[in-house]
Amino acid sequence: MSSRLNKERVTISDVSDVLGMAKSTVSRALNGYPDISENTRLRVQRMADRMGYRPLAQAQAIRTGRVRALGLILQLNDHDAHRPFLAEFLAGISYIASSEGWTLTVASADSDAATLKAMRLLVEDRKADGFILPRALREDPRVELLKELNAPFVIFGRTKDETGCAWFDVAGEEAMRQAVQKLTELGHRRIGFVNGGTRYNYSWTREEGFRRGMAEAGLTVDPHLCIQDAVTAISGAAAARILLALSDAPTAIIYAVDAAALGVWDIAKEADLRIGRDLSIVAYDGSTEGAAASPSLASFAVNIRQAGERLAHLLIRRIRGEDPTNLREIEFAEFRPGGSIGPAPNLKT
Amino acid sequence: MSSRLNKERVTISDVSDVLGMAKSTVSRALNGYPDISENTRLRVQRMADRMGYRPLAQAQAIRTGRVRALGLILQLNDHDAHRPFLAEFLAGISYIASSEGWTLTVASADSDAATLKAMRLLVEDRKADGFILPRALREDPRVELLKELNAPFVIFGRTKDETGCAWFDVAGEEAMRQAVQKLTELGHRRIGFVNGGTRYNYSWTREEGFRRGMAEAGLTVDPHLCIQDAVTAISGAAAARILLALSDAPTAIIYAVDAAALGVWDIAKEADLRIGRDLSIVAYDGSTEGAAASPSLASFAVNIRQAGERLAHLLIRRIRGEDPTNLREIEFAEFRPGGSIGPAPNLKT
DNA sequence: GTATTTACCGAAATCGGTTTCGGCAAATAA
DNA sequence: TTATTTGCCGAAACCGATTTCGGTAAATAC
Repeated sequence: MSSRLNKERVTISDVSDVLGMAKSTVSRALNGYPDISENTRLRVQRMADRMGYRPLAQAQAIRTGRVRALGLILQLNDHDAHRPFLAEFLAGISYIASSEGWTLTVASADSDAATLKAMRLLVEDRKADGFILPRALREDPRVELLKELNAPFVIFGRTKDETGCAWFDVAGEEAMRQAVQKLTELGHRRIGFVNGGTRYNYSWTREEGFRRGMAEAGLTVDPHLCIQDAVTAISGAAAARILLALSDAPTAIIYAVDAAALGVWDIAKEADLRIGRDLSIVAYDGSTEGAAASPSLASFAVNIRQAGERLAHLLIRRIRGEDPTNLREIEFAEFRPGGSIGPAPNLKT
Repeated sequence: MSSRLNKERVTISDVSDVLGMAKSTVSRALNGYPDISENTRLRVQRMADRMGYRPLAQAQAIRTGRVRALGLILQLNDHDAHRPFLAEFLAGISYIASSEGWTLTVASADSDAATLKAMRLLVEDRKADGFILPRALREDPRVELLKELNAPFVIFGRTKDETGCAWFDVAGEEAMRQAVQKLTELGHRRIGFVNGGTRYNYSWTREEGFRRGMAEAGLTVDPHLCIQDAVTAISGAAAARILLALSDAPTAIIYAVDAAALGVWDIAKEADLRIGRDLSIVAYDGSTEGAAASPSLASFAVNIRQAGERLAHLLIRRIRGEDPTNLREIEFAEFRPGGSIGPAPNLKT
């Protein structure tokens, strides 16, 4: 009867046979077609459950085009500040995916172009029904492509143009605003800001938050104290060196990225500065490296696992056809205190 | 003619129509059946290439049971020493996978049992044709399950019983042997060994290498200088504390795991020991944290990306039916010097 | 020259589902 | 009461492949 392939597995025909119905009826009952009476729908549903029937995704796919798989492309040429978080991110995504009966298809690429090609392939070969797009760029070519391919997606982060986009993001602007607030409450008035890569959208929102915070504190932003594109310890250190060489150097620096902020620790050693006393540092990410540094880096921690979970949820709903404008969520970063901040030096007589 | 689903995609019927043949002929020609003449095989092959025909994996799958997908389960309750390497590992796997027209299906689990369940699900739902098993345990329940399910797999690392197993591993035994050699050449005679978790097979091979190295140097292994199950900075520090409290403390310690070795840095600060002068440390993994420490940690670096690539290759061949005994490869770790080793203290008058 | 292989290929069944189409019975409209 | 709609379901086509089965033509055996 059933081939060697099909050991144990119960098929839709098994169900329809037991019920004495046509398998088309079973299919429509399970898929909620309106021309099935509530009565038989229940009967079918129960029997299917009882028999442990699970439709085979790829058998459905050759008709429906959908395999219940989420797609994720890892782009590795980017700065690797987030690599340590990858495990948690994947855990979040795949946890939700599997609890909904979906799977996660992962591919990797080493350039923007390769990412686009990989996505196109996964769509054409129906290995993924939609994509989670990590690290939103301010203007993101992935979004263009997926719109063109008519493939669902959810962005981790926001883009400049949000039309047609579903997303989940962490409010970096609010974190940076609070960072300024915390520092000004400690007496700091000259506050530097070292931003991340300008191609990423988060840099724009975090800078906006920094500016808002400064405005709320009645401070004006000195352009000399703002530096862009620091995402590694090297570039973060370089930025610190520039800021500290100024005639009226800042007493505190806010970094948009933990990894960059950690570059200051080397500089401090060189310049014989005590971090947290002579110079305060606040950053963003909540990395374990920051927590392990001494003094520990005060930072706004992001729950990456939760982000993965939310994104998976949103993408599944998007694939099921929900309107993207209803699929937007924002979460807040949690301040994690650290020894890297302290009162402004001039206050300590 | 073709449905809306099937925009652009060229199917086997398209090819057979153009050639004026039956699609069964095209199928057999492309799959190398013996009852197709070399002539028509070539004709079909060329036309298929010219038309850009790519068989739809899940359409094949409902007949063949295979979707050209590699499976990987991430188990997150384990010590996270390897998490930073995950990105590279995935990159290696998916690079080879996609260049062979395969994809990677990732799931996660938080316990051994959950891992087994996840694997079973992926096999039953045909979301993966085989698995890469990271972090080989000495006796690995995943191997039992997969043999029972008759599902192909490749192990990253070895297990106690290798029958029926394909694997790729890095020769930790050779690295540890060399570690001893390097230290004895620097005059060290009392050498401690702090091993990783005993459930992992690598701990056994690395200890074996340590013992071999000691034997080759004509030294006997003092059981008091061997400590097991240190895979984190905390437990690594605890081990160091024990060893350094001995009446004749070792002048050098070999760690089986970088992450554990880094625990020594804290201890050294406490005890006012200069690492690389008063106490030499060598470890294994080649982590970035080790390289970033000061002094930097001498370590045997593993090329994780390459490991991913090799494993993907091996698994694909395994799924295609090759004998597992022909699918075993070993690679060597590369020594990365660091300031954490130096001459034995008693030599420096 | 006929009978029997052999090589090669087409037709059709199959995999596990979805979706279209049509038909019957009951309910409503006329 | 008859005509028409509506609700519900079965039969069959279909999705894109693989695989089985059988048949024709050429090659070999007799």
